[in-house]
Amino acid sequence: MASAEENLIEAILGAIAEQRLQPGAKLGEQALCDLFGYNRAQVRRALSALTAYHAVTHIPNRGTYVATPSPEEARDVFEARRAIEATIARNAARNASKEDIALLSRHLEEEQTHRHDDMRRENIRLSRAFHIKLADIAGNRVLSDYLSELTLRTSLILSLFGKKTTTFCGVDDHAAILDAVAAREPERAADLARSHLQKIEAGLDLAVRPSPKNALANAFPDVATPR
Amino acid sequence: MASAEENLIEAILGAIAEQRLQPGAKLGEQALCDLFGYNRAQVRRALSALTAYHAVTHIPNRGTYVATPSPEEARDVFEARRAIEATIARNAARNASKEDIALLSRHLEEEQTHRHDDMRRENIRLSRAFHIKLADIAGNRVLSDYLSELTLRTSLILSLFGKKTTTFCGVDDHAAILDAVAAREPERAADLARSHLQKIEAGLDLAVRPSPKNALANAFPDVATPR
DNA sequence: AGAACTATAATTGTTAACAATCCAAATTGT
DNA sequence: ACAATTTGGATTGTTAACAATTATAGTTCT
Repeated sequence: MASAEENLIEAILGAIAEQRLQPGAKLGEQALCDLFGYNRAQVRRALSALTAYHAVTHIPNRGTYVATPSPEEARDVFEARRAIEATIARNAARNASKEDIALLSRHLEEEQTHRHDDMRRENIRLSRAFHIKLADIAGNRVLSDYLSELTLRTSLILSLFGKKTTTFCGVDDHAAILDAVAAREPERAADLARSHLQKIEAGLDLAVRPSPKNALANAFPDVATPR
Repeated sequence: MASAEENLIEAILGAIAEQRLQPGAKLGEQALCDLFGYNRAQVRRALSALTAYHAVTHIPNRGTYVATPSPEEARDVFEARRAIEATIARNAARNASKEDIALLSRHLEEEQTHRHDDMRRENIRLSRAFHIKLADIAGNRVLSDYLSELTLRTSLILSLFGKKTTTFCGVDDHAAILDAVAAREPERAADLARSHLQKIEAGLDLAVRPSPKNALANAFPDVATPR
């Protein structure tokens, strides 16, 4: 029931979030039309929306590419996340219903199940989902919209600057935050959220590296390509 | 040198920020074409970008209208601003150069000059500019982009829910923040920013009221309408 | 008079052809 | 061989006509 734009946006955002699309990958208009079976106007609008979302970069007469955050942008994104997620964690600890906490608990169990997989994609998806669910519980739409954008940019940042040795989002950190939320301790939850993000940022290697590209088709192996 | 889209976006954002365009005002495509002398595709793209910016609301097959924030959205916006501007004020106090502080001082003098004017527009513009300049000094692009959007939404909120009796952004509050920044006291600056915003929010009357509309042409009395 | 219906006008949405720009390979000259 | 240039193809950008939807006003009927 979703419109063409929404489908496209979701598909591309998902591919970026799970790092099937890497920074710098070209998103050609015709290529997307062929892949998804939409016309160029629809593709164009979707790309325009994704540009506003800072997920892709549009270069006039050149095309649009998956965004390639700079080290400075990485720093700014993490600082913004600390400011926003501290408030989110605080409010979540205040507002969470028993059902909310139960939901988070179950989510965490799933995270722990996959903890030793090197199923990179699934891990990334679950980790991001934890942050977003917490934002939903906090109940501030403005903040959760911003966080959604920032977690996506974080995916790109990790893909560029994440050291391969370190595990990204510690499951234990998430467990500690949930504990503070369940105990209704807003300030502790906020502090834990901040330090969680600080730990992730500390695990980055901001020395510049070449931006790898990725074929578009590989990122969407399962798309129904009508006609 | 700016493109058509950018001109349109700036013009409409400015009109909303200065409350020449009120919440609920219809932004007809043909009307904007006639006013600014751009073609419909350009107008359409600009409106699409403004939608992503939460400045306008697009209703399929109906048109786009200046956004009309709900009371809940107003609360969320102010909470988000507190989270973001506390960090901004803190960083501004850390990073500000002497030139930055001098610039802010001169800006504040100008605000004080207009303090007793009921030149609503100029007051609003200057007040918003103070917050944005502070964000620039803080040096986090992500946060200043978000703040730019949030101050615009605040303009709409004040236009809908602001009591006519109270003065909106206290010049004294701005002076106090500048003082803390100049004294290099990050935590005090952050606290002052938070309480400043709390004061403004406390001055709102969130009881619902009819959303007044405004003629489009009135909002752009000075547009050159080529041909 | 008021409600329901109909026809017309106005507005938004879509499409496809055309124009402009950029890229890459082939060609030419030193 | 290497550098500069040209040319053909591919990609993005623009335009205008057409289709679909919604709003308006007028008409009819109870």
